[in-house]
Amino acid sequence: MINITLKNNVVKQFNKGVKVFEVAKSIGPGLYNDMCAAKMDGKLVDVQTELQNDCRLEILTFADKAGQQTYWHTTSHIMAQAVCRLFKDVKLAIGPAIDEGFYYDFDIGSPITPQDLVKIEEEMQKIVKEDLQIERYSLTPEEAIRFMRERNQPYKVELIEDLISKGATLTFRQQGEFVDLCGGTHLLSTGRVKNFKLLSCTGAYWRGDSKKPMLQRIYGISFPKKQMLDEYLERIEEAKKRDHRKLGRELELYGIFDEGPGFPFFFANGMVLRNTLEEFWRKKHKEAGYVEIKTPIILNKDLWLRSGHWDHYKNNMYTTKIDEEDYAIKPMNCPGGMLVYKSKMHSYRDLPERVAELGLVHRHELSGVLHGLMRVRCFTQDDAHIFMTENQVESEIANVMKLIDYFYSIFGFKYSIELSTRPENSMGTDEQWEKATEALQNALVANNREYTINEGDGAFYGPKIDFHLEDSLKRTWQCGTIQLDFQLPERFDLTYIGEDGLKHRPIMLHRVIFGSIERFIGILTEHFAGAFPLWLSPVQVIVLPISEAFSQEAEKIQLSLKKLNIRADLDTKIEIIGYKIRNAQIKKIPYMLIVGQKELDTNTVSVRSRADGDLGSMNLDDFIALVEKEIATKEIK
RNA sequence: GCUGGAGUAACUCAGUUGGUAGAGUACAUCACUCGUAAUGAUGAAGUCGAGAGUUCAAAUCUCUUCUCCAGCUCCA
Repeated sequence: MINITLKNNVVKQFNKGVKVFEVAKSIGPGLYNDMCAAKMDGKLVDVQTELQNDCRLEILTFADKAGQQTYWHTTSHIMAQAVCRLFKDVKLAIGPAIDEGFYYDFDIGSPITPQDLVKIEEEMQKIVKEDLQIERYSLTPEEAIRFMRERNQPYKVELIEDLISKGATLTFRQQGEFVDLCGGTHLLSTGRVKNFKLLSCTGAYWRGDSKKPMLQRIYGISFPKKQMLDEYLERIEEAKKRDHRKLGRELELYGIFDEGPGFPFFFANGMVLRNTLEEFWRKKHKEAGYVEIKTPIILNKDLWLRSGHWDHYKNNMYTTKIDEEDYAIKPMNCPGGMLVYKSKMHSYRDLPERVAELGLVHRHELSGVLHGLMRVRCFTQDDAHIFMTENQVESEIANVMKLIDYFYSIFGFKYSIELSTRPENSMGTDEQWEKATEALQNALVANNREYTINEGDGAFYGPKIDFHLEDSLKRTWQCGTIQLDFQLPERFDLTYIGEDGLKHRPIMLHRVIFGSIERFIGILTEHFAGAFPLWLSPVQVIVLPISEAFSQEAEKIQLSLKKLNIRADLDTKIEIIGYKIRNAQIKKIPYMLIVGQKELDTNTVSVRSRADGDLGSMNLDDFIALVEKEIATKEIK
């Protein structure tokens, strides 16, 4: 007999070898029906696991993250089984659960079409109905390789060879006629997957390597309750309404035309956003001890050779010839910044020097990656280079992190941090990279920041701390970044005169906060679903006369608001008030002022808020005070 | 760049087996002069992404190309 400690420290006795699902069954039908996986002494196991010793056991359901992942992963196996039944000679790759749902990669010769998805779903329905037990067994390395070779599964053979080299056990799963190599956790049987939906079919490279063959990937999602699936699908639909590409057109923020793929045009409303953001940015940077410069967009080849961009970044650069000489359009602002630094002598007394530049850069991004304002070919970085002594590094990094915190908190953003380390094609010595990476890591630890490490994703000149923001569909985009650079000061022979009267090499930090104004506006748009806080709203107030008779009075009100720098519009269209309100509401204008006989008589305006509806009437000065306060506090409503 | 899907009026979309185009919104004109999310009527608007081919005839079939969408790879 063994003692199993359950939740709430209840101890129950079972025969040795009892399976997890049998324990769950003994506790009650509710838990048994809902179980997805389990934790045995804190370690994730699946519900088939035989318990051999005393242990602490926690049954996980779909409500637990790990249970959810098990549920989705099992669904991916069911999908793979269906695909194998429907197509000939399917070569299986991998089929993991992801943050939301799952995918499976196949090599099926021919492409999978959306119509195929329907057929696959039907076949999956059958497999669920068959309620096949999911059995687990292990094979020796030789058996495993032979097994997959016989079945003509080269990708599985490759995976097995990898597992063997790592000394891992080779676990297989069988459900009916379908067998897959898989070490993850699984549900008890295929019948436990209740509601699923295949979402899309795309291509994906084997092992994420663009030099390797492209496989067909199917994404899907599943839930134990139909309502959950419906809610999920509805949420996706809702999220699409927040898409900045859709809102960007509806709110007349920006446009991108066939005449310039990846090169956005900013319309009047978008320019208000830009200018407001930049104005705010300038104010805060001035306060934080930055100065601002501007460097040219086109500079000659010598500069880019010297900076290393010509050798490491040329594929992404637009080049041109001027008077038979090679020039490049800047993809980054730093080399220009180097020249500014070098243009005079610097004393240790001047350091740290914080030099900012709203710099317009151009990069030739691959056509397939362009995405509204999020990924473009020309964008403005809110760049700054900080030149400092070695012992200023940590406090400067901390300052930048604080500034990023401040900016993001103004917009109510949540973000995740990544530390990106040395990439393959990079400059400098191992020692320099270690030193720089350590400095960034120390700053993160000293400031109690949670972060993940993104191996090999640094810039070619140095490691970086990246700040990622989410869009409406929870795709994350890198915005802020802090990059330590030991290369450029070296290459440009930057110096400052120390206390000792001798030349020393400054350390340089690149950093951006918005990342790019364009991407940031995209993120902002999705974050607020186009209903920007008052201080950012392209139009802050619209005056709506009830009828033509009040147009003049309305115009007077508009003018008095404009005089106070409140962005006020006027709708003198000859339409019923409901129509004008509807239009203003669709344009997401924060305040509407309704002007008619009643207001004229009482010398007031009727105020309607985008968010809260009719606020009743008040006199104009009170309304102005309300608006000015909301603008000043940058309130998010 | 790769894989798949899609391009029809400013926007959202119909358009049967090939017979050269429609709806709603928006826009314009007129009437109504209106009280918190859509008043009515009329009108203008399209080389059917571009180029080539097949055909008596192409939005529709074939090829090439451009752009967009999803994902991969890459990135602020």
